[in-house]
Amino acid sequence: MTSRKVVTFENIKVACKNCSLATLCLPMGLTPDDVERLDGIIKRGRPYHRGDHLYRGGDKFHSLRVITSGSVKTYSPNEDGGEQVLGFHLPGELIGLDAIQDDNHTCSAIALETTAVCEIPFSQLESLSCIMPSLQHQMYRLLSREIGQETEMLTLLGKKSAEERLATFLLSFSERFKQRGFSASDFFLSMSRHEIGNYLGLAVETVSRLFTRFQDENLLHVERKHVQLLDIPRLYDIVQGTDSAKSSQSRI
Amino acid sequence: MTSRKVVTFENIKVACKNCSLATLCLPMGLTPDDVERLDGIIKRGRPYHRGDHLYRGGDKFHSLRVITSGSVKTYSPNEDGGEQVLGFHLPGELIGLDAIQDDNHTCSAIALETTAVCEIPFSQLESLSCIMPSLQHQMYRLLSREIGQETEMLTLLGKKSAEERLATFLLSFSERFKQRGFSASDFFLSMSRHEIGNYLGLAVETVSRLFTRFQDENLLHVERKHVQLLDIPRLYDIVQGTDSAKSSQSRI
DNA sequence: AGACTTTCTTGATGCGGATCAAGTCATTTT
DNA sequence: AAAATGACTTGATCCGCATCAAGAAAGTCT
Repeated sequence: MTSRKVVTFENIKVACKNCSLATLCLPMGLTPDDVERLDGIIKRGRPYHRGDHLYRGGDKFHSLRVITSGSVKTYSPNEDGGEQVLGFHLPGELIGLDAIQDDNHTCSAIALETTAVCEIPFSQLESLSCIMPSLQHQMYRLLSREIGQETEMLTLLGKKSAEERLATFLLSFSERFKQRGFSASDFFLSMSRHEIGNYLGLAVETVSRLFTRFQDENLLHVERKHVQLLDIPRLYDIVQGTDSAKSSQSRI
Repeated sequence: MTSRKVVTFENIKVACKNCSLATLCLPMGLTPDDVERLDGIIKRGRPYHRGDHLYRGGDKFHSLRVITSGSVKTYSPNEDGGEQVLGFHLPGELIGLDAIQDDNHTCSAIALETTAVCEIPFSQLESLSCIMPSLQHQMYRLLSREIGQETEMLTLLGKKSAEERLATFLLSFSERFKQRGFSASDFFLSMSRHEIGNYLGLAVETVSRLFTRFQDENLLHVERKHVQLLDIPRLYDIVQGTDSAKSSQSRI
């Protein structure tokens, strides 16, 4: 009859081939055999709690990490005590790519809530990618994608108004939650207003005011960390800067 | 006697092993044999003139490019007609990394002056890096470095004042010219004030005023595109935001 | 539960840098 | 050489967002 092997919950979860995130993650596009081989080098540790560091700037780099549940903030401490928030990362996202450069982490990563990660020892990943061209290709694509995403942030910070920035931010989460099978219009943000502001190059107060304003304009409903997007198309209009949305408001 | 083979100027120039940029470029850290193999896939075309596009956003991606002389601006056209300048690239710098992602260029690259480049067909580079671990490693490092540099720009655009931005910009060129064997304190900028402003998230007028102010404060001498840095340490102070420089000015 | 702390919101004010408007200088055209 | 064009500078004004200040709400500690 069926195999005697006991398949515990852990056994199921702890393998790329059974992971619901596989289509977003490193194994994306690999053959089952290749996924198996990749799986062989991945380490899964105990979860982190809110406020725990996954790594800090200056730490020796040995592993890339993929978030499997929870969320993570990456930031780079700058000379004068402050910090620049570099990103908020959701399950399936790979972090630590900036550290390959010189074998040291240049920024820090901290759990925003209870968070589980897969660790991928980089030297092993590198060896593996030498004998698995599809993995190598995937790595190049992921690194390139990271560059493309940062490029978009450059435009955001260089050219967009506060309103456009927050709308972009919200829609980014909307899209990413949707990709992961969650609601695109109803979600919880795990970071503080302060962290949102820091990330977007805005003061906390501005972020708070914008949430209020967006709510007044029936673009969304917000209560602390709980956000419900009520008019996603108009949020996209705002992102574009083509403020037809605004005029339709003000012509009351 | 010496070989009968005639070594023309072109023959000398057109090979990584004879290229003075090799230590800044892809071959960095490779063995002579490996450099030779890499050299085998590199294509060198006729130079571009000021205003020529190396590629445009949307173009099919096939090659990475290294500037060998001259300079290049990369930018991403944004929806509403404007553009975001993403970078200015000097000899030895590799561009096009953002296009690996989905085989299409997401941004455009245009020559700021007469410019020569090496083209590296990416599919060949990929194959080669499968059999040359050191090349693969180098590629990972370069991609990671690109991410790190964009990260720094995020901090610049998110947190720094106009003054800090321009000082950072100038010192970046100073360092890069120095690396390339040119003066760190006396150089020509190949881009317009408008392009500098766009890159730094500032209006042209602000850039112009800052040049004037820096000159008044004896930080530099500027005449159109010709810049002479007169007080590099104080420019570094400005970058830090630790404005001891400023106080020493104002306490006259 | 009550005190304390932190986060968020809201209002008032101020400033840095954008925008608008001319004018100057350099380069190209004819 | 004069005229046209584009790049840069300089001044005046304005506005978006930061900063300052205070209160409200939520979370934490004892």
